Amino acid sequence: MAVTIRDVAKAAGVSPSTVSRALSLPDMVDPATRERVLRVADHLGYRPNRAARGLITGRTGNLGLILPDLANPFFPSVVKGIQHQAHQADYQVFVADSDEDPGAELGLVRSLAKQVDGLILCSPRMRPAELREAATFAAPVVLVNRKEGSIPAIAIANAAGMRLIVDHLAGLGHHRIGFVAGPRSSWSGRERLRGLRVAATATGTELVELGHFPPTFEGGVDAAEGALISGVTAVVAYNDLTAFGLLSALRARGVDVPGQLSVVGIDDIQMATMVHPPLTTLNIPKERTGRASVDLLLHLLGERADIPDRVREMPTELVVRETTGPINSTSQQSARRTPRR
Amino acid sequence: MAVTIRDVAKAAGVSPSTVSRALSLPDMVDPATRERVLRVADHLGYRPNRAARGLITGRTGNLGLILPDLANPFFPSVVKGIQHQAHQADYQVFVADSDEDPGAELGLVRSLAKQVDGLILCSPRMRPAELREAATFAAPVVLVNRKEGSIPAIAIANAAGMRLIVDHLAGLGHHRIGFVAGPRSSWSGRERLRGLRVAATATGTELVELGHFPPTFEGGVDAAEGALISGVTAVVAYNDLTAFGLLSALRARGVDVPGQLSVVGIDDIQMATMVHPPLTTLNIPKERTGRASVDLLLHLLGERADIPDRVREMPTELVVRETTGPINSTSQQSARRTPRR
DNA sequence: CTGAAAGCGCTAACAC
DNA sequence: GTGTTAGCGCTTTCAG
Repeated sequence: MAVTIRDVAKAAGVSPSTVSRALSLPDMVDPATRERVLRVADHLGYRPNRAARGLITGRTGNLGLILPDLANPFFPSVVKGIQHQAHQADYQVFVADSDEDPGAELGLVRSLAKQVDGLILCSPRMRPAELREAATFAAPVVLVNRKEGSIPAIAIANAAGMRLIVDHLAGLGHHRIGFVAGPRSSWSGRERLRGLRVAATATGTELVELGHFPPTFEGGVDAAEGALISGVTAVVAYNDLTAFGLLSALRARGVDVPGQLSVVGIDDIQMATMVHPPLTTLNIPKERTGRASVDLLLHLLGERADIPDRVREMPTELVVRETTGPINSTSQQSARRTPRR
Repeated sequence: MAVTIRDVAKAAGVSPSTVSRALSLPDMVDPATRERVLRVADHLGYRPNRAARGLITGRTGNLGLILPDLANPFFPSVVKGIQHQAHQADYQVFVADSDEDPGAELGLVRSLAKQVDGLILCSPRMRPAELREAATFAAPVVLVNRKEGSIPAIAIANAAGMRLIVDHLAGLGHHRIGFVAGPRSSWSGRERLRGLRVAATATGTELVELGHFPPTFEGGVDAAEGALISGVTAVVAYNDLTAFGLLSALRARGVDVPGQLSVVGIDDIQMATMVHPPLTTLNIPKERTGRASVDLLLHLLGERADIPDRVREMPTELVVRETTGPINSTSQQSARRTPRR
């Protein structure tokens, strides 16, 4: 069996409580004894049993994270930020992937809630009522990439971001801009649509809704046809993965980007710079968002003195690369690269 | 406070032990009582406290997963497989990312070991001695993508895979093949090098070692120059990400792929089909590998009757796409697509 | 088949 | 400052 606090106590010639104190409340014990206890503990290879501690303190030292799809590179980045900050504060994190199934999320919340001190719901797809129910399950909840009532959240400044995109496109001369929306269940998808609408009116451009598609490469592929027949000169994709799918389908049809059609993504995943042409996209500070969500959670748990806002918006930044260009430049542009079919 | 087993007992008019049994050992209790207890429990919204249970059973119901870098798309796929299988068996999983720091791994093992029933070390970078030490920390350990002594493992059939690659390339007429190795700390990197050497001798081709690079896009970019001056006609990259970097740098230099140089990756990450040209690569069944590792772990925990091998190799498959082609076809090929600079 | 009692490893009053 | 006691929520002998 593993070495317990009693073993340490015995070996150090003190009582279990003294060992406990030496470990958790260092200044409640005589420096000399503490020193000795710590040395003995270390020597015996003592590791506190967090479950036992949690049973009495009510703290598990664990955080839970639920997200829609780890295969979307956006999420691993957020996860890295979350883990970094969590480990920093000596928390471990449970990660659970709902596979884009809104129905699965509540179940995951339920099974995680009792084993964690707090829950981070990243881009949750569940309905508002469910979300509020989820926020009810004992452990404090922080939303990432979504807002709902007064539930603490780290959101993205979507409206401002959409404005950056539309301004960029309008500046390039585009008047009709298409939007490939993500899943209907996506809050940020709706937010982005809303932001795009506002920005379009503000800049006097027309926004064409190209429909809802899965937030994947395939979704983008499927959206290409509609984008083409809609007669827009630029299209904004729900996220970078979708933009890649769009780009791939456009290339297959011999459509020159950005000569005939400009494409902009959202997220700025690492791959955006790796593909050719590199993708113009709206950067979201993914790791920072992850870290911020942990900070907020720790604050809620009373581990942080500083008081972050309960709902905070992360800034975005437009990264102009090569998939956007001026309108009406078809002829020169398309001569540069001959389509493969 | 949350509803406990005693609340249920009281409400159902039985003792706590009966409730416990009704939940965990259904057939040790009268069907009628069990039924009633279960209904009451459900009605009260009772959720067992796993930490408390674990304290006595010694089982936490948790699994730990340590991997080098979530940002490499290879890993999220494995994680998905692991989670799927783990949730299936009602286990939750802690995920920890070491950020490619071999030194951090042992620490993660330590901090996770006591809170889990088993540990999956995915592509661990630590040294053999450390690995054996890690396998010593109470919780059973399963290695993924590595073999070490008799530690249970799910490895990849690297030798066979390398043979597939070399055969493909040799069949295309290539005689000098370069290998961009990953980090020195990577076991599979060394395995692959070994396999490549064997395959090269077997097919009468020459293997040129291009040096060690980080297993990232940037690593591939940095490796390009060396590949070019080495005079090889084909290069095998440590993984797909590295292959992408290579491809990107080659394009920037106006080198036609596969006209002047063939490139093959390893992993077959989702992005391999999304880039242009699509990457020829060695498929590794990532989700299956993840699932297999959980199966093995559960077996070790006595939850599985069937006896999987303690060390199992997952098969690979070569997926030929467009970055490999016959040698000496430079002239026709390069006319097809004009480099951008 | 069911209840009473003990105790998993730890911390938190409460004494001393 | 330190030891003693009780008990977190649960399972598991041991009786009945």
